[in-house]
Order: sequence, then structure tokens, then C-alpha cells
Amino acid sequence: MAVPFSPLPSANKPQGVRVTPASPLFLREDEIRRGIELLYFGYTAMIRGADAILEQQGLGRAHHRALYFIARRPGLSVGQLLGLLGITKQSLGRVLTDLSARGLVEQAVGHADRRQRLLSLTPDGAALEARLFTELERSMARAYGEAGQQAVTGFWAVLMGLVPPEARAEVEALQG
Amino acid sequence: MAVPFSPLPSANKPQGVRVTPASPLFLREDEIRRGIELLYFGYTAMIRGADAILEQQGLGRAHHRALYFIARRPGLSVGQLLGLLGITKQSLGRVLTDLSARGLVEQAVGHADRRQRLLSLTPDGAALEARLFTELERSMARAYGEAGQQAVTGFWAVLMGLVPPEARAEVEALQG
DNA sequence: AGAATGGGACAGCCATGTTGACATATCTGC
DNA sequence: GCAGATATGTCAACATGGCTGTCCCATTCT
Repeated sequence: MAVPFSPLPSANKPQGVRVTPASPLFLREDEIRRGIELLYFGYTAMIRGADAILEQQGLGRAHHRALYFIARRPGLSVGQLLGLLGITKQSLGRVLTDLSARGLVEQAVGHADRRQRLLSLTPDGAALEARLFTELERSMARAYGEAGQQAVTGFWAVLMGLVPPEARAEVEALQG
Repeated sequence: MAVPFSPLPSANKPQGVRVTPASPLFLREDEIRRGIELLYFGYTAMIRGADAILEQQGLGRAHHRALYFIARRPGLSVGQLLGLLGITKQSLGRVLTDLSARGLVEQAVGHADRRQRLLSLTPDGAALEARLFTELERSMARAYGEAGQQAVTGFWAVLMGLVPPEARAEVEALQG
């Protein structure tokens, strides 16, 4: 995947973003609220980038989430995807029906367990997911680059801390 | 506001969370995807905590967001809230009508400009917002505590980097 | 006075979440 | 091999919370 900086920003020094560092009393209400707000605005800013592409395809964010995870773990089962998204069978069913009807997602019968339907992207689906990913990547790479390598580690650590401990293994597994 | 740790965790050492640090090639696709996924799971984990309280009140997440920002900036105008939420007048109108009808939000005529409606929470509204905030705080404080002070600074820096530069001033202003 | 602005309200549409019930195919344990 | 559990799909119905378009009123600005 293309690295959208050439040359790479020097890895350890924050570039454009200056944030006031967390104080030693970083559990005060103000600093908690700062985190809540930045998480809200940062999250919405990141996903908003893909909306134009989705709209032009007549798809929504729910379709994007499904495409994303199928791209990330090709061959995952419907049940696994359900677990990742945390929605109901019906909600996901509509989305998968749409994506199959448009020829973006394929289903294969499970090898070990023939009840399972293993999901993967068709070439068209993969192409669309790549376009969508490029949008997310643009935001995220800029933020990483501006903040610096060390900040990225902290970013990951706090976010992983937000995930309930029971659910962390699943997130890690996705990234193995 | 109660700090839910006593004593405070030592401020500089990550406690419970171990994340593999970002590599010097931290703009590779894998590390971008890791950020996207952690942002998604972290964000949803944080807000999910308040859902039970909202449901028991017959309110939704849209109501929560409005309550949150009115609590954060009492006396803000409808237009300012509209700008923060990034939704349309109609969508916000429904929410504000609900909240006013339940006696959670009050509107006062603007002092400088009498066309404006300045929003604030009633005592009941403030009490509900405090309960909701406590839920978010619980997640966030745990994550901060596990990750450590330095990680929190990095967390902020990356998130601020995700916000488009034109919008950063508004986020900062909220937190001034 | 006339235009622009802040806010409210109508009707209606769409995406995406929910519950509950039920059907089918397949697997697992006894 | 049969009984029960599991994976998936599907139907109907409903709620939330976005959206558009239009119109209106009060107020402010020029």
C-alpha cells in the first residue's frame, strides 16, 4: 500500500500538531472530557472521508463496515462478522444481501463446518474496499505523521484500554 | 468530580495495557488498519456504557450528545450546537423538543441578539448528564490509568491530527 | 424599508438499528 | 441413528435519527 509521504516524516518528532500534554493529574474531569471530545470528533472526521464514495455507490456506512472486516479477514464466517460488528442477524442480513446482489461479496460453504458461510470480496468488492480504505488511510496517515511514532503508541494504548478486557483478545486477533 | 482511582496510578508508567509499540515504519497499511480498528472499537466501547441509562429514560444517543455539549458549554446557542453536532436543524429540533418537553433543557432569549436561543440544563438535566458522564468517565479514566500520562498525550495528538485543520480551533475552543 | 439571519415547524423519505418467531441444514453427543 | 444444539436465513413490524424541501416568524443589519 502506498505510503503517502515521501520522504517519510522523521519518525519521532511531532510535526504539525501541538497538543498541550496531559498533566500529572490527567484523570481530572477536564482531561477526561478532552478525551471524550477528541475521540468523538476524531472518529467522525475519519469516517466522514469515505461518505462521498459510499453515496455515489448507493451504499451506507453499514455496508462499509462489513466490507472493511471482510477485506481484513477474508473467509470469516457470518457469525464472526456478527460478533465484530455487534449488531443483530437481521441488520447484517440486509447488508450482506445488498452486497451479494451487487456482486461485491461472495459466500462459500464452510470446509470444516458446512453450515457456515465464509465471506470474501469479489474483485469488484476488493476494488471498492480499496478506494474506501484509501480515504481512511489518508486521514489516519496524516494524523500519524503529524503526531509522530511515539504518539501513535500512546494512541493505541489508550484505545485498547477503552476496550473491555474480555474483548481485547478479539481485537488483537483481528490484527494478528 | 470523583477521581475513580485512589491512590492515583503512577502517572508515567503504563499499567495494565501492553500494546506493541508503533514501528519506525508506522505508516504501513497494517499500522493504519490497527488505528482504524482500535478507534472504531474504542469509540463504540466508550459510548456503549451510557446506553442502559439512556434506554431507561427513553432517550437515545442523539439526546445524549446534545446534553453533553450543553453541559460543556452552558448558554451556547442553537446554531453553535448545530455546528458542533454537524447535523441539520430538523434533526436537532426533534431532540431539543424532546429534551425541553421533559424539563431537561431550558432556552433563554439571547442577550446580545434576541433572535438566539441560549441553551442550558435544568437541575434535572444536569443530574442526568452527570450520570451519563460518569459512565463515559469510568471507561476513559480506566483507559487513561492503564495507559499512563504519556500515552494520553499521544492519544490526544493523533486524534487532533484526525480533525481537519480548519475545524481544530473549534475543538480547542470547546476545551478552553 | 428591505434583506439577511436565527430559529421553529410542517411533511415525508431513507438507512440502520431492534425484537420475535420460524425454517433449514448441519453437526455433535449419546 | 436420533435428539438436540448450532449456523444461517427470512418474515413482519417497529424505533431512532439522519436527510430534503418548504414555509414562517422575530429580529437585526444595511
